[in-house]
Amino acid sequence: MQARGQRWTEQRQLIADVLAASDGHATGAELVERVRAADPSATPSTVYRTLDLLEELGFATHHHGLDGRETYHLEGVVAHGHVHCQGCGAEVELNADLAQPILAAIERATGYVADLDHLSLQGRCPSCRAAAAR
Amino acid sequence: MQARGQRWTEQRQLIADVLAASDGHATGAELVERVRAADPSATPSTVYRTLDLLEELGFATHHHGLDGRETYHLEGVVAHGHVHCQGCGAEVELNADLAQPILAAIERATGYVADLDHLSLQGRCPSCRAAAAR
DNA sequence: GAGTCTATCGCAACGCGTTGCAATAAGCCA
DNA sequence: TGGCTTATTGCAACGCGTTGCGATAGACTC
Repeated sequence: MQARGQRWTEQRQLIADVLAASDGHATGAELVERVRAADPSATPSTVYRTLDLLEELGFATHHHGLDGRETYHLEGVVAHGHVHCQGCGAEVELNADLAQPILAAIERATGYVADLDHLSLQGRCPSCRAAAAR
Repeated sequence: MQARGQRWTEQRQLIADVLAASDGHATGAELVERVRAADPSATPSTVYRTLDLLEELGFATHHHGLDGRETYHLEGVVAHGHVHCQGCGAEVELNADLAQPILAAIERATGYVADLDHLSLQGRCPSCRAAAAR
């Protein structure tokens, strides 16, 4: 990181800690709030800039949820996507195994190799479909 | 529409016209700008509320692009999805035929029936992949 | 340790989109 | 047409996220 001329500061450490502590997912606003709880002098711009940096370095990713708001999560062991239910708001995660046939279908149809981290789908879960059918 | 106790006004007509005229896609901000060009008294809140209404009535849809910004389009003859390239920003559309195997793969993997209108994927197009390979 | 360079920070302002509330006006009925 | 109800509008303020800029402070050299 210093090789890139970048500096590791307390604030960045704090932001990375907060992200690590918010196991799973957190919106940008939530992260800002938690960081400010730990260090009131931190500002939103710093938090977002640090999140961008963490993403650039490959330690985190973000995607946009149903409402377009940002959701960040640590780049864990496995990349994964999400499927949101438009009916009940449920969300299931897609690990690489589950997603593989989907990615393959996308490549066959379009030639694009989709990014699993940014795979964010919307649809209806089985129980909402069943409810709608009644 | 009146059966639902809703009223058809000049502003709504104008907003629908603008959406129809912006063939293809338009962001919320673009639509606001065009509507205001035609009728300076229109306000963003009215435009967004009308777009929501048009969507609710099934005349329009919106999805969130790469950056989370809203993109609206008229509900045309065919529902369709989008695939964005993270490298060059290119965007290809997915018609129902192309998307069918993708939707099928999603249902097999998750049980969810994905909504083609909200299918918005990100990845790398063939030429960017070729460029990256060099 | 002192000096220099520049990455990072805080601040302020902006852009997009949303929401609450009072004023307006569309549609309905007599 | 005149009066009533209430959907719609405009305004103002807010929330999330981004950007520009001057000030701060980290890292490196001597």
